[in-house]
Amino acid sequence: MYSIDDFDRPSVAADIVVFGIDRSGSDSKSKNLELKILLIRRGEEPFLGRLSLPGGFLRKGETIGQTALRELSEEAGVSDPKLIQFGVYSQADRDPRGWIISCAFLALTDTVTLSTAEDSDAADAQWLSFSFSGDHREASVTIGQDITINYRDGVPLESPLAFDHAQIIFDAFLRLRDEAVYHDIIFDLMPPLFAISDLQKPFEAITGIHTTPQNFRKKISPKIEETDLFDQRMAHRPSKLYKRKDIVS
Amino acid sequence: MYSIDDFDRPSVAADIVVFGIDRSGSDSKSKNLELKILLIRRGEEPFLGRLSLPGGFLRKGETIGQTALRELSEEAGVSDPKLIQFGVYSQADRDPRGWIISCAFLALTDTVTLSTAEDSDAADAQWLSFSFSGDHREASVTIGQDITINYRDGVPLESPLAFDHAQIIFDAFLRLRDEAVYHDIIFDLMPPLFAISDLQKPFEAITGIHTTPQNFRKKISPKIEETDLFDQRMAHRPSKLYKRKDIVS
DNA sequence: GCAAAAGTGTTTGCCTTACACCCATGA
DNA sequence: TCATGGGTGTAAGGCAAACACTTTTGC
Repeated sequence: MYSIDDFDRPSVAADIVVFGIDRSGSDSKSKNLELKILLIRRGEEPFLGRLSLPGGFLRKGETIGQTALRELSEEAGVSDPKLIQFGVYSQADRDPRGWIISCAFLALTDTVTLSTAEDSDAADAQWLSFSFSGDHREASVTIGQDITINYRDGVPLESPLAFDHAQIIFDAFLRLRDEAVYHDIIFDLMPPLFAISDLQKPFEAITGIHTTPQNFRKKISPKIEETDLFDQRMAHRPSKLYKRKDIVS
Repeated sequence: MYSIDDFDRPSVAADIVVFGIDRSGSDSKSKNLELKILLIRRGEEPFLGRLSLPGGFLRKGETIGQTALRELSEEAGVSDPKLIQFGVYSQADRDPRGWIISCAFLALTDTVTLSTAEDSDAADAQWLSFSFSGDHREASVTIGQDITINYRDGVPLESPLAFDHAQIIFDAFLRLRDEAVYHDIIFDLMPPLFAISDLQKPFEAITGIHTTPQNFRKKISPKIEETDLFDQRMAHRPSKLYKRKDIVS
């Protein structure tokens, strides 16, 4: 019969790849609508000073999903994200501190504002622009102003980030793209009310699928409902605000 | 600084939901082409005598994927399956033996024959017919002759299987269906050479998408290459054997 | 008025669906 | 010869891409 002590046990962590859309404007007349990723500058060894994914250790009594939510709240002030578990990273040598396996999550949030700077835990968290190009064979990811990571067959050729996080981020983006193409996950990056045009730029950045605004409108129309509210203060005709349609049947 | 002993550590297991296609014939003139799932009759407590998923514990030095492959080989003689990690189950009370979390895998194999009965570890493994009906709101799964599990909003209403395996199987099938609809994973359930008609029945059983043989042929033609071999000994015109096309670009 | 983006409608072309028809084998 | 499934071709219909055109705001 199995005894709990028959096997060595690893530490188990959750690492979270958080994406959001920067909806702030460079001025009051425009919006950035850039895809952003949340990273944290490490304040301790190993990988002191490197950028890393938010994450932390599973505690007794919580599920690994609760670990992810707790760490996101503590480290970055992110609340109520959509969470998708997409991988487990368990290479024996992935963490120099010892035997630590990681459950990786994709998290989507509609707010990219960081909580107040006084929140010490979140002090080193930052939203950085994210872009992906290439295909599975040969791809590259650009993060913020300075970081570019090249991938060959899905494996990073260099790792400016901590641990195996360059790998995790790649896998996360492929999953995000899949979910955006096939499962309308784009809505989980949006606030409850949004303009149609605010959907399109993020959708294109994620999926690489480009179309005209008119045809994009037709494609998503069945999935949204209009409201009687408007997005004002733009230098052109105001756009109606829409919300996601509850039942797609 | 983190120390390996700062946190309690769970035992980590892999559980694998193995699907295969029964390609044996009731006689030499027909094929069953049924979707099957591999389950194991438990020989010990807890859940003695219940059916359960194959699986086992992560050992130091191996990845969780290697755990899955090793257990499949040991417990069921399944080799070289396609493996997809799709979930982590970590509810504190999911295993009466203690704190054990499970990484769940979907595994697809092209052979549903069990290894020799002398292989003692595999003695209680069995391939059972599997069928799914309903939608995400209200679904049911039938396994073998006797077992039916009903689900409401993706949660099992009753659990004739061990542990939370009824839940894991549900989630696995949804992932399988997704992969079949969007990513041609049907080919991972096939031997290297196959007839087109052998693809269709399994595809329909998994996806619920029905079409005529002629149109099915057209849909998958771009993804396969014909060979100069034939599937003989049927009571009708022999079918060409095809293989999967390497590059889809 | 002009620029710019919101929003509507129409035309075109492609791709899927339905189905008629022929082929090759075993019995 | 018949039954059965393998395999080819075509016509019809529906959906999506392209784009012309109108609307509504700020400047």
